Amino acid sequence: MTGASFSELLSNRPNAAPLSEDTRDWLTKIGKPVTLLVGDTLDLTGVCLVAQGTGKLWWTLPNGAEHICSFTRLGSLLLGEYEFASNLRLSALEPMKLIVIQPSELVARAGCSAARSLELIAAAAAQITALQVHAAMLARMAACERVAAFLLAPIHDSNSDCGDGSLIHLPMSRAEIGDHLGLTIETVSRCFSVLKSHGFIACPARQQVSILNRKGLADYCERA
Amino acid sequence: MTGASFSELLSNRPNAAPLSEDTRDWLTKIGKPVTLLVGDTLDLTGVCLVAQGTGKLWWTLPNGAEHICSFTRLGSLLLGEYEFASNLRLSALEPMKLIVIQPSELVARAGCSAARSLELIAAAAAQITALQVHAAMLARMAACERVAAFLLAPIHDSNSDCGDGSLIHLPMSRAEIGDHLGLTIETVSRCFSVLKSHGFIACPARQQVSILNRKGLADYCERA
DNA sequence: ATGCGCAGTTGATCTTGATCAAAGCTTTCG
DNA sequence: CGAAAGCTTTGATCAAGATCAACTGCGCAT
Repeated sequence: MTGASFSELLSNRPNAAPLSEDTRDWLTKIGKPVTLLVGDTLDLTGVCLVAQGTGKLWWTLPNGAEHICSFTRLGSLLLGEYEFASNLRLSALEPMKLIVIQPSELVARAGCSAARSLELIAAAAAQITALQVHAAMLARMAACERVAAFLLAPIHDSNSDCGDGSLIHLPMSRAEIGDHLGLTIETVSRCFSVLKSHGFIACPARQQVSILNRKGLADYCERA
Repeated sequence: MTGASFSELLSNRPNAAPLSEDTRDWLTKIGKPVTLLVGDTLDLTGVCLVAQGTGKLWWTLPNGAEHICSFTRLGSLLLGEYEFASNLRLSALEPMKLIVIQPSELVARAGCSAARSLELIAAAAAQITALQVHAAMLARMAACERVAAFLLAPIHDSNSDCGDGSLIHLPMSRAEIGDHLGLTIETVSRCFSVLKSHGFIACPARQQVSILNRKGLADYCERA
C-alpha cells in the first residue's frame, strides 16, 4: 500500500505558520522589531516572526560546512530557538523585517490566553510535520526529485498563481539550494538541466524559474 | 569557523519532551489510555504521550517504502499529528502504554493555564531542534557516521549509565535503523562492522550493543 | 535432534552523486 | 566599453553506497 503523495505532503509544508491576525499582532506588540539588509546575519536567541522578506535559517556543522535548515517566508514563525542553544542563524536573502520575541516575554505576557498558546502549538506542530517530510525527502529521494520537490514547495508561491506558467523568484543561489537539499552546486545545476529537458520548467532569467508543467513535476517527485 | 559539535547537538535530541510531572499528569487525565503489543500499529490522530515502551513513528512513502521519522521512548510527546493528516503511524517495538489526546480536548481543557501551554510549546520547540539536527545528519553525514550518531542518541540511554562499557538494548532491526537513517540493511550492517573494527562498540548478543569507547564514537561523528 | 526460516553478515558489481576541472554567462565596477 | 569576479553549466573521473547474491548463525517448531 502507498501513503499520501509527496506533493500533497509538501503542500502541508508551511513553515509559514498559520497564525491568526490577532496572534500576529500580539507577537508584534510583545517582540522587538529588527531589520536586516541582504546578507545581514542574525544570531537567533528567541522566537522570531518574519514580517517581510525571505531568509535562510542555517547553522555551521562541526567540519565548517553550512547546513540550511529552511528558507523562511512571510509569516514564518521560527521556534527552533525557543530554549536550546543550537547555534541557529538567520541570514537575509532579501531585505527582511523581523519580530524577535524572547521566550521569557512569551511566558510573562501570555496572560490567560490559552487559545493563543494553543495556536502557537499548532504552528509548532505544523513545523514538526514539515520537518518530518523534509527528513524523509533527504533520506529517500534522488537528487532531481529533491530539486523538483523544492520547486513545488509553497514557500515559492507567494506572488504567483501556482498554476502552469507561473513564474517563481528564487532569491537563493544554487549553492544554497544544495546546502538545503544535501547536494552539491554541480548536482543542483544538473538537476535543473534535467527538469528543463523534461519540459517541466524553464529558466528565463537568473533566479527565476517558470513552472511549465506542475503536474509533471509532482509526478516526478512521487517516484520516491 | 566551526559550530557546535554533533554529539552536543545530538544530546539535545529528546523527542522525550522535558515535561513536568504536573503536565504529564494533566495530559494523562484528559487523554485516553491505549495499550499496544509488540507489532501493534496505531494510526495517530492526535497528540500522544508515551507512558511505556519504545515504538517507531513512521509513514509510507508514495512508492510504498517505509520511512521511520523517529523512535519514541518513555516520555516522548508526539505532536506531529496535532492538526495535519500526514498519515503517521506508531508501531510498538516493545509493549507500549500510550495516552492519546485529541487536539480539541487540549483546547477545551487547557482552561486558563498559560504556563502549561507554554510548556507544550517548549516541548514542541525541542522537537523542532531535534528534527533539524536529524535533517542535517541525513543531508551531510556519511553512512557510518550516521550509525555512530544513532548509537549515541539519548533515546538508547534509558537503562544504562551512558559511560564506556554501557550496554544498549536496540529493540529495532537493522532494516528499521536503515529506514530511519536513510540507509539499506546491508550498509547498516557494514557500518556496525566498521565501528566494531575500530573498537568503538561490541555486539555481545542480538539487539544488544556495548559502547566500548564513547569518546571515540563521538569524535567519529564530528568529521561531518 | 533435525530442519526450516529469518535476521544479519559478507562479497561482487553497478549506479548515483561527489569531486576535480574547465568553459560560459552575468553582473559589477573602473 | 571592457575587464574582473562570481555564478552557473557542462564534462571527466572517482568513490560511497545501493543492489544483487550467497552464506552464516541463531531461534523455533515439528
